[in-house]
Amino acid sequence: MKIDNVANQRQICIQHVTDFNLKFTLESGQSFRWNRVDDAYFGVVEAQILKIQQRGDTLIIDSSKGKPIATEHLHHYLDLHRDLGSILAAVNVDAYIEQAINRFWGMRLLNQELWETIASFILSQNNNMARIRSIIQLLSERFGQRLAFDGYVDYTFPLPQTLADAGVDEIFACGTGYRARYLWNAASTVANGKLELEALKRMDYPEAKQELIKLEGIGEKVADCICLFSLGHLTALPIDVWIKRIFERVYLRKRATSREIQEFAKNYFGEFVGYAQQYLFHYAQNQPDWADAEHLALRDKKR
DNA sequence: TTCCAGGAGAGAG
DNA sequence: CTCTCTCATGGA
Repeated sequence: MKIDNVANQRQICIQHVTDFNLKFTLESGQSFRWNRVDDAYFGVVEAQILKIQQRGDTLIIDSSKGKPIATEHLHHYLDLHRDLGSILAAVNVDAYIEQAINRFWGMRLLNQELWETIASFILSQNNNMARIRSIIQLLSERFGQRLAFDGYVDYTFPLPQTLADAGVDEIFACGTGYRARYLWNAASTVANGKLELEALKRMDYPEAKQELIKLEGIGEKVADCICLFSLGHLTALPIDVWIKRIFERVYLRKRATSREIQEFAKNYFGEFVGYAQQYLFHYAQNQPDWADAEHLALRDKKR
C-alpha cells in the first residue's frame, strides 16, 4: 500500500488497499458511531472528525484536525495490517460461511478505542442497534466535546472522568435505562485508576477477558465484544442472540449452551473464529434464509 | 398489548 | 453446574 498526502495537510490518501470494503466494515454492527452521508462516512476517532471515502482500492480520509490522525493509526483502526485473504481462507470451511464471505468480502474487524468500546458494549446489553446508537449520541452530545467539519457536527466520546463526575442520574437521563449504574461504575473504575486501560491492551486474550468481566455489567459476551472489536483478539467469540441462533439452527441443530457453542466454534473455525463470527452475524442479519443455511452448512464441507 | 433487542446478575434447585 | 426472573426503553 502506498501512502500520499494529497491536496492539503488535512487529507490522507491510501492507495492500493486490497480486500477492504468500507461500507461493510462500518455498517456491520461493531461500531455505533459512523454515519453515511452520500458516499462518505463521518465518525469521530482520536478526538477528531474523520471523513472517509472509498473509491475502488483508494481510501480518501479528511480530518477536522490540523494535524490529522497518523496513517499508521488509521491502518490499525481499520485492521488493514492484516492479511484478510488468508484469514478468510482459514475460516472458509463450508458452503454456508463461504456465501457469507463472498457476499461481504472486505469486511474487517475494527480496532476501536478501548474506553469507547467498553462503554458502548455495556450499553448494548439487552438492547437494539438503533437505540444503542441514539444513547451513545446523546451521551456524546451532553458530555463530549463538540466538533464540526465539512457541514458535519459530532462530539468526542465522553471521558471516564467526565462520566464519573456526572453521576448515575445524569447518565440515566440519556436513556440508558438500568445500565446507567453499570456505565457510571465502569467510568469511575477507569477514572480512579483501578482499571488501567494501557495495561489491559498489553494482556493476552484470556487475561483481558477475565479482567473485563470483573466490571459490573460486563459478562462473557460483552467482554468478548471488547476483546474482538477493540483489542484485536481474533479468537474471541461474542455469543449474542444472533450467533446463538446461527449455531443452534445451522451447525449444532439443537439447543446449546454458550459453553457448547464456544467449544464447537473454536474447534470448527479455528483461531480466527472472531472473523468467522462477524461474517456469519452480518450475513444472517441481511439474508436470514435458515432452511437454506442448514442445507449448506452440512453439505460441501471442506474439512 | 406483547415481544424483542449484539445480556447480566441474583437466586433457586 | 443450569434454569428462571428481572432489569428500562422504544419500535414493531
